Amino acid sequence: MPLPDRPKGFDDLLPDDVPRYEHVIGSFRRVAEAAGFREIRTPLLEDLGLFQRSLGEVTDVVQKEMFTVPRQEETLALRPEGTASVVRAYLAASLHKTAPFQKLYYAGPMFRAEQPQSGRRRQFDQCGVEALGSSSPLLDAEVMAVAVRSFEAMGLRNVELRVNSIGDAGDREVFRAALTEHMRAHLGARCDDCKERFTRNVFRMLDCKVPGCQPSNASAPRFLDHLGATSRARFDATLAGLTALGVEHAVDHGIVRGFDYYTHTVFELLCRDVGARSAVCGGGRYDTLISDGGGPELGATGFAIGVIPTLVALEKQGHPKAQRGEPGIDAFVAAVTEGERLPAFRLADRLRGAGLGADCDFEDKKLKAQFKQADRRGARLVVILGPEEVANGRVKIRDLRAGEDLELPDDAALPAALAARLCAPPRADGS
RNA sequence: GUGACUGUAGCUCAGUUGGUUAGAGCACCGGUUUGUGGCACCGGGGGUCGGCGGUUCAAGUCCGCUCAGUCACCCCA
Repeated sequence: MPLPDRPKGFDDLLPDDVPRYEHVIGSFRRVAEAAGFREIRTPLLEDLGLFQRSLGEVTDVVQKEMFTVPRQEETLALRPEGTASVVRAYLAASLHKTAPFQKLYYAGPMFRAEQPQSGRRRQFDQCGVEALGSSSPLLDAEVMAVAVRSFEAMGLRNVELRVNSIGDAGDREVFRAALTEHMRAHLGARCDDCKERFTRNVFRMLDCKVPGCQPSNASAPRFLDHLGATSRARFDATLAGLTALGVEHAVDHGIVRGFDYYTHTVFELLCRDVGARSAVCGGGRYDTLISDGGGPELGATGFAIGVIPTLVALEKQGHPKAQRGEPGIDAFVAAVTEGERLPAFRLADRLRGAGLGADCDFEDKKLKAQFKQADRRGARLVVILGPEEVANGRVKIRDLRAGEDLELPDDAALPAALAARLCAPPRADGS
């Protein structure tokens, strides 16, 4: 009987796939830790209300993309993003009282019940940072720099940073009024989706890609022109921070984030070379989320990297680390006849004890097939145990790289001798 | 939720106006080498042609339905 299919949009990562993910997440992790961020791990399930309040009731993610889990009195939800949980954990641990300034990072799976397509799955990994407890504009610059440097560390080229400011709540209302007025006047010329967006979320009209909508976007009022003096000064200070760090950036009036919690700085990292959706990272400041959650008036800023879109981009650029690979072992212990199975089994274990990656045959393969297996597994050494070797207390070794054979006594020093040989260059003849 | 496209071996695909036992490359197993990998040559196993129904003397091929996948839109890291 066949087992059920895996759910739509959920992937199996086979051993050949895992190193690619490790490359992206590992690169990010090293950059974040170097900048003083420490890892936090929060539950994959949270109370549904956490996301409804943090992301905004009317967002698509909350309205139709949540995986919910009814459980007695409460309704839990698989997290669709990372920020809400980090803020909840920060408050739950009273960090705002004991050590209000925290630089945290996370990496892990998120879930959204979307229609899967290239670079978008229902379970997907995100890695990101959250710097909580400070409103410093320099922190926005630092967070953006960490994002940019993470992609540099991964080896992804053609990444561009686009920055904008959406001000505080007051600025946003002023701007919303101005934008609504402008768009109402041009509504007839807009696409059907934009007519929908006009009532749902006017700001979204700004990043519509339909050609016919471009003229009325170009003439539209700009967020930056409607910022109050302090908001404007904040933004300038952030840009100055980026310049000080030598981080290239472009102001983009069309950057509008999807969640309600954003304030002031918002940004995206785009990678040309990627198709439909080119964003590999997005983030911004969220100065009211901590106080909305019952905490003090403390600012915060952060970003999240989409691991899958990043992998898609790396693959398109032909990055070697984006290819599939097999890690492999150091040594393979081959048994010539059935009688050496158990000795080979034991020897492999002894080699492991000396820190070598070692394995032996479990499929009753013939010697030739065991060699083939050793080669495929990336083993440099094949240790051969046959009736003669076992009788004499010796082993034969074949160095697959160097292509030479030797024989050694099977004593306590054997594992160390093999380990030493692994360190030597493949060509052992010249010395 | 909307639209387009694609389902043939483990993988990538071919299959001519419907016409005998459905093919190739890679991978796998074996042999050439009765205790030595990679390369080469030879051989072998492996397919309900996504599923159901219809047209026909005859369907992988044509028609309908269905399922699955992919890509794009909406939305969004």
